[in-house]
Amino acid sequence: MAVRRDVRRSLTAAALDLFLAQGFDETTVDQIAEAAGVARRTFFRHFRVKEDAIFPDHDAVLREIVGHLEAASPLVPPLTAVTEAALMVVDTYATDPETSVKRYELTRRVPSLREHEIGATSRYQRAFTAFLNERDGADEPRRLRHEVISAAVVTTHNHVLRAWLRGGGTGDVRAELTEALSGILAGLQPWLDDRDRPREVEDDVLIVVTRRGTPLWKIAQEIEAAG
Amino acid sequence: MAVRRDVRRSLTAAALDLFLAQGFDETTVDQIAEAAGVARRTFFRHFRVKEDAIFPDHDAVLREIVGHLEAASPLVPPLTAVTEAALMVVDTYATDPETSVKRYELTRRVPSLREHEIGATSRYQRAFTAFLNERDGADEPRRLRHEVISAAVVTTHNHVLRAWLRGGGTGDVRAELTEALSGILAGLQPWLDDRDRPREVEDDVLIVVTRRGTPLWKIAQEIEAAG
DNA sequence: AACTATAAGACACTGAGTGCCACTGGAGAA
DNA sequence: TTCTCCAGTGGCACTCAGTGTCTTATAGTT
Repeated sequence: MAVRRDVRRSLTAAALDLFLAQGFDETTVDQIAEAAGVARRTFFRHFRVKEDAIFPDHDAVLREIVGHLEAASPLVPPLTAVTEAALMVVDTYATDPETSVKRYELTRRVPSLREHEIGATSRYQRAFTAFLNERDGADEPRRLRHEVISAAVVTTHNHVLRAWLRGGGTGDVRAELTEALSGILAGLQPWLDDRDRPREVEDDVLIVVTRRGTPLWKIAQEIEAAG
Repeated sequence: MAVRRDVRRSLTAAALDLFLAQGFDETTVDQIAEAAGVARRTFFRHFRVKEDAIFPDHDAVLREIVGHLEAASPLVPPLTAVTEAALMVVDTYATDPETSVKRYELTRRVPSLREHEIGATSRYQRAFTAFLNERDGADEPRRLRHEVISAAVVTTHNHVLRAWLRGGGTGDVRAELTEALSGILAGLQPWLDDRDRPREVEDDVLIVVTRRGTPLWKIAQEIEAAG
């Protein structure tokens, strides 16, 4: 198990260095495998395609995120859960800033790698949309809005992440993303809910009027807003 | 010139039929070329990669769209120009519904084709963002918002397009997209502008107070709203 | 120590994509 | 008409990504 990780890591390191030194297209999988001291076939046991070599294990992260979303309490507002999921993604990059910065340099230059990363982020986006459809209703005006919200979250994630990477990977991305997302989602939440201003509240008595079947998190949110 | 188009079209037709009949991975470029009556080498003179065979010429469409955006009058609100650009994209699909529906069937099933299409749409998105940054200012709070707006437009485009394709390509996509976009952008425009309600106007006298350097389209919009 | 599962090596094979050179048919100039 | 030019094409040959399959090594288990 420990060995497995080591092989994978050394393959990633070798690929990163070689790609940066001599270019992506100019580097063969043979060279990467040789530099890592393994057989060529072993490379393809760890990575489906050549591009995968320098990326974090997006499949694993995606599974983790789907798990987190599905495990989220119905009392948690869906947008909060999605925000947390986005933070989980950015954490993947933040744990190894140096590698992330190198990778960013490459994805900027190599179209093939850029496409690959876009594909990965679009899978996160789909997961967010599926979650929102499940928790917030899948009727037609909403499906589109959920897609837009998911796209906004992923876009914001990418924007903040790229700025951080351009800055050399210093500073607290997590905090920056938290702030950016709260700004974006605060602007978008009312639009999502079709109510432009929160209901006014009087005195100390709180009367909740709602329909049967209204999601619990929505009622919870309403009550919190009233307090 | 006419011959060139014919070869390209017959390659596309052959690829579409073969992919649908026996699968993308199971079809070789040799088979496509043979079915179209040309040499294998000729295929790669028309398409960079195998995936390109069934897609419209996104490079050409992208050039057209960038041209349209850059040629747009500064008096036109940027979001209107972007809406028009999105309509141009959807027109590409609407001109040949049958082919579009077949292609959609394939992109749903073949991951490789899906990735390819996502890459194409992301290029449109980038073009929109670049245009908004140029016309509406590229200061930091805005850059992010422009990215989010572009993502929203592309997402809406894809949503409406896919619904249309699932319905067999019947009906007026253009009209549907126009409506959906106006709905989405109407909700997002105030958020983009940081003003939540239009200024109130009195009587017949219109006094415009603005800063030097305010984009003309913004002033025009304000005046129109006041009329 | 024997057993088993899992990772890794070895090797052959298919097929995508590229470079290069030769060919052809049609448009335009002499 | 004849010559010239050239964009589009055909035909190889070649590299290399990715896969199937069988064999070997190693680590953990009993």
